[in-house]
Amino acid sequence: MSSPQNQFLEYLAKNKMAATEQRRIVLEVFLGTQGHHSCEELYAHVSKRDSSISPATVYRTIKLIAESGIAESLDFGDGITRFECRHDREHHDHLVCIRCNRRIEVMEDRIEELQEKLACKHEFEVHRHKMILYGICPDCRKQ
Amino acid sequence: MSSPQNQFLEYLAKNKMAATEQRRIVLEVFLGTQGHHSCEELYAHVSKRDSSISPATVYRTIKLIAESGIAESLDFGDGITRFECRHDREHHDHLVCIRCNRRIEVMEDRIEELQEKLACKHEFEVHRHKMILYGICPDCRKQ
DNA sequence: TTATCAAATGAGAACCGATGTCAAGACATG
DNA sequence: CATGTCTTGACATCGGTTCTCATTTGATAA
Repeated sequence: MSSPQNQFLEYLAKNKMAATEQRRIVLEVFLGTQGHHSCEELYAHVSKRDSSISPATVYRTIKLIAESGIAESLDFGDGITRFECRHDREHHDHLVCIRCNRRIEVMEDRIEELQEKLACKHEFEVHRHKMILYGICPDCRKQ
Repeated sequence: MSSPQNQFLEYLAKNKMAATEQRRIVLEVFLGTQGHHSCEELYAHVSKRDSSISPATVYRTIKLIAESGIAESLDFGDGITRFECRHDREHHDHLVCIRCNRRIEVMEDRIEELQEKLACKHEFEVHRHKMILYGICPDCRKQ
């Protein structure tokens, strides 16, 4: 599999979109982060690298990065869309602590299988899914 | 189990909140609906019964109804919060068609069990969860 | 009942993440 | 290079939801 940079360039070329300096910078900054980040956070990081890049461009570009398959958008239900890197990573779901907001990534193949079966039973063709378990994390339970 | 009306009144009393005419009407209207409804839709129905009730009151009241355990808030990721009746109903998850927006309710005990186990493994105390499968429904697949 | 006061309401402003608009500037192709 | 389209930055706008605050209402005590 090619590097995320090349994957993005290929996506842009395929859709006849320009490989601008701003898009390169936003992608680099995004790849340099870990975990789940909002556009606002991403914009803060991008600004450090090039303060002339506008928030709108960050919003526009991260969407492209998601469409190209490099990022995945996440919705934890607090009204903020976050993005995480998908490149060379397994699919996973999330546990979210409703006290401290900590988010843990989890994976359970048997759940994925059952989801597929469930959809099949209803003749649904699943494109993606979202599973979030909200609760209290170990640290907060001790308090 | 008491009626939802009484359950709501008990909830209000316990929290030293007034049982106003507006709250009674919003609850009645909500109980008279089926499926998943946004505050805007609910407000439209409420208005027919009493046009002097404001949107803000509907927003405020449906939140109380959810906190009292009678309603559950749903987030399908389109920026609109919807509510469905929880009173005397089993928990269920949703299949959402990304073409026609049709939403199907589904239930799979084994997934619920696995979710519980998964949380347990991470010492998480789960309060609620959200599982939505996005895809194409049977009708849209035929087209 | 009536008086009292905290709580709830209606109206409309404010909020905020996100998107739209548009003139100016940058990129790819010939 | 020159051309024409795409992209950008700046800023306005959007839409669901929440906030503010003066007015009204409900719950409690007298």
